[in-house]
Amino acid sequence: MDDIADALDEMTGLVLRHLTGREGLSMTATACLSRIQHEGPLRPTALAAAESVSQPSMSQLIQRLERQGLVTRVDDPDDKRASLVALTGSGRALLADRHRNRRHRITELLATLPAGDTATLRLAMHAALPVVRRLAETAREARADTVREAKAETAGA
Amino acid sequence: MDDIADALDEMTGLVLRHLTGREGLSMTATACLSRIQHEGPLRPTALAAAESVSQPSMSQLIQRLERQGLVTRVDDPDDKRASLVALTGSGRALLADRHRNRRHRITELLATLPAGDTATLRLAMHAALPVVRRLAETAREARADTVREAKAETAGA
DNA sequence: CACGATTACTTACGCAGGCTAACTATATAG
DNA sequence: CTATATAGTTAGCCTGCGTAAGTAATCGTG
Repeated sequence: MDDIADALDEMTGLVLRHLTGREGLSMTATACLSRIQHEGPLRPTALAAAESVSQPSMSQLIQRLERQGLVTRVDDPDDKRASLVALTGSGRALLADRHRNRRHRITELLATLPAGDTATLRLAMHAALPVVRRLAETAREARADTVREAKAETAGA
Repeated sequence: MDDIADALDEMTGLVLRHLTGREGLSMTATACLSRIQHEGPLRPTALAAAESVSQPSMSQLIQRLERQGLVTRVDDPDDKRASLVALTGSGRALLADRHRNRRHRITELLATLPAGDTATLRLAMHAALPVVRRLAETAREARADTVREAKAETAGA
């Protein structure tokens, strides 16, 4: 299975470093924004867990996004400790924009390839993506378990 | 081609955020170290260009790596302005170590999948990787050209 | 119902890693 | 021999991540 691990590793590095400009948004920021777009307003804690970053990091990220006018916070009516992070209009617009640019960039690059390569890549990605999705979900759960165990130990000690 | 762009995008995010622990080395650091391992001692400028990072950023990265004892610098005998960055023994060791751990991690995760999925993923990755390599190379060259043009303009103005 | 524990989140601080602008030192062209 | 170009570094700024320690609200239990 080493070959798969290596291939995933290398491909991720290549795509990240050479194929995707981040256009002012970190990956975590983008992931949060699109998660909110898909799932509706979410709590900071939920976002932190979903993106596997610490709660304070998420807190800061939200503050930056707020400063940029991309999200707003709404008090959770059910729990005065909590808040919900929602997209603003410009947030939604930026997301759409970014998506368009990103596609454009990769589409341009793909146009430089022979048609066969494009077809190959399409097939390969369609096959690989669902599998990787499952892998990532498994990994996320495992990680959450680890954190839970660590907490339990700390509490016990 | 949008579907391909989206798939690359999503997969990269998933792998990066959930599948790969970075074990103390940033992606750029890892890329540099393994590049040096493959190609031998290199100049800071060459590394910066290869990894699409500014020269000062690379300079700092090299300093950090030096502090950690992973690389050493050798004066270039042909050009007293320049230096060559070489791997130390611990650098080589760390690289090997990291490689092993990374493989282990993904291998463990792959073991949770049905065998069919693993086979699918292997085929897909073997098909996709060379194409992505070519894409990345094209993108890197295009970027280098852009930089060159910008410089020429600045010089002309 | 009151008070300790838990939960949701923020603040404070430190480090990595990226950038640009401005510097030094060497090399090379005219 | 001077002017310019090139290789690197330094300085200063920002994001983005982490941990430790705080505040405020909620829950659970005697």
